[in-house]
Amino acid sequence: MSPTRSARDPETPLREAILCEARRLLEEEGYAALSTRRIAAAVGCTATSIYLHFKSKDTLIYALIDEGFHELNRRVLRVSEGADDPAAALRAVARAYVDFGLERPEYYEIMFMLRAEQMERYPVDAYRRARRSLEVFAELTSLPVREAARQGVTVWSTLHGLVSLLVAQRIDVSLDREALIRDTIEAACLGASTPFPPEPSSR
Amino acid sequence: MSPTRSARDPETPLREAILCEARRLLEEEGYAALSTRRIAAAVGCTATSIYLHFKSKDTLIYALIDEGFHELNRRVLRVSEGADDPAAALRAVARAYVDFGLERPEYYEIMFMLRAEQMERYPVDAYRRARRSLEVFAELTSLPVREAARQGVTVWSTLHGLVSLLVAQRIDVSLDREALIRDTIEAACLGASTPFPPEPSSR
DNA sequence: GATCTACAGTTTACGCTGTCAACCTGGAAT
DNA sequence: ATTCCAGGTTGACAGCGTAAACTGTAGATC
Repeated sequence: MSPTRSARDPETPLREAILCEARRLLEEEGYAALSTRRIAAAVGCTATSIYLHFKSKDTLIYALIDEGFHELNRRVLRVSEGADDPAAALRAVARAYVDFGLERPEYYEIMFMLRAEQMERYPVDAYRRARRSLEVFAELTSLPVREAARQGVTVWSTLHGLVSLLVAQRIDVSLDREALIRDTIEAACLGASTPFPPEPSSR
Repeated sequence: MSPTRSARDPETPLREAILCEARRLLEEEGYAALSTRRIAAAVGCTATSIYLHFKSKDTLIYALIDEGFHELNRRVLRVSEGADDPAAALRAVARAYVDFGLERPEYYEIMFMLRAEQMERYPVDAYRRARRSLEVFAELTSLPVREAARQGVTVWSTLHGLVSLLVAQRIDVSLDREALIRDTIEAACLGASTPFPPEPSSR
């Protein structure tokens, strides 16, 4: 039986080759090196051919972002399942998040560090779905649902701050990197376990 | 007496006009809109004339980054001096930092969110000098010097995580923004006041 | 006063970018 | 046999940073 591929089948060979080369370029030479012409030259087609398979360059990057989230989700869910108690799980998840960012800085950059102008057309719900693993930060706090969402974001943003400053090389290299990571993870987890941050009485 | 201006005098009128227009473009249309040709068109010179006053486009941006740090330093040092005790000062400084980022997102972006490839030629010590206000995070922790530096960075990175995610519009808008800011500042300050994070005994 | 020099600006050009419109081409469906 | 069309190509456009060569002008020197 012939493979009844529709025209929109995302598994078209050229499409796959383009994605593959884009991935290689991102990983080996960074986001700045990702140009349609470079990709085209490497896969042996013209730059405009890319637009037969991706609506725009941004759309192509979104595909890479999705791949990044797949890996992040995989890592995070794995360690969160293997942990004994919620506190240990939160610590492990935090570590997995940081490790992902440091081991895959180029993915981390396009996933979390690009300004929104360029992201605008990324379908919001798709992004929410992609970021699924970020929700475990909320789930692992010991708080009622409403506060948990906020607390989860607080934990996430703490870790993101560390990772993005490291990735962007803004942190003094003379500092003990591993200790810094440990401290920050501790700080993030500490915040998540203090049930009710004192609300400012009135103001 | 004629103003004995050397050729390298940074106060040359065109140079000032270029900087002024660059500032306007950054503030009103964002970093992406900053192009030598647009600046040149607005000030009535050619794009290449900019290179008579700035070594490169990056150098021009560094000048804007310096301006951003001037304002951040001003804000931070002001509130840190007006506070009663170190704990209150830390809280106030944290708030000032966050407010700066949210009120001046375009400056915040070029100061802290640009990847390092483009920053490489920014003289390291100049950057360190510019970031002077970040050191108050370390000074306001109740720790011996060695740990203080690390703890200061931890506080900073926590705040930076929040600000950069807000600036990049990565945070669910349904969350109570003000509460999130409060939570994160609390978490950052809490971390700074717990003297000795338990070192992992051995490993 | 004529000449040299230094500087501030321009013109032109190069190679790069994302993307669009028009064209071509081989194979399947009618 | 003819038509249709998905999937490619060519060529172009407007924009980018920036290097090289040129021009005009003000000041100092002979």
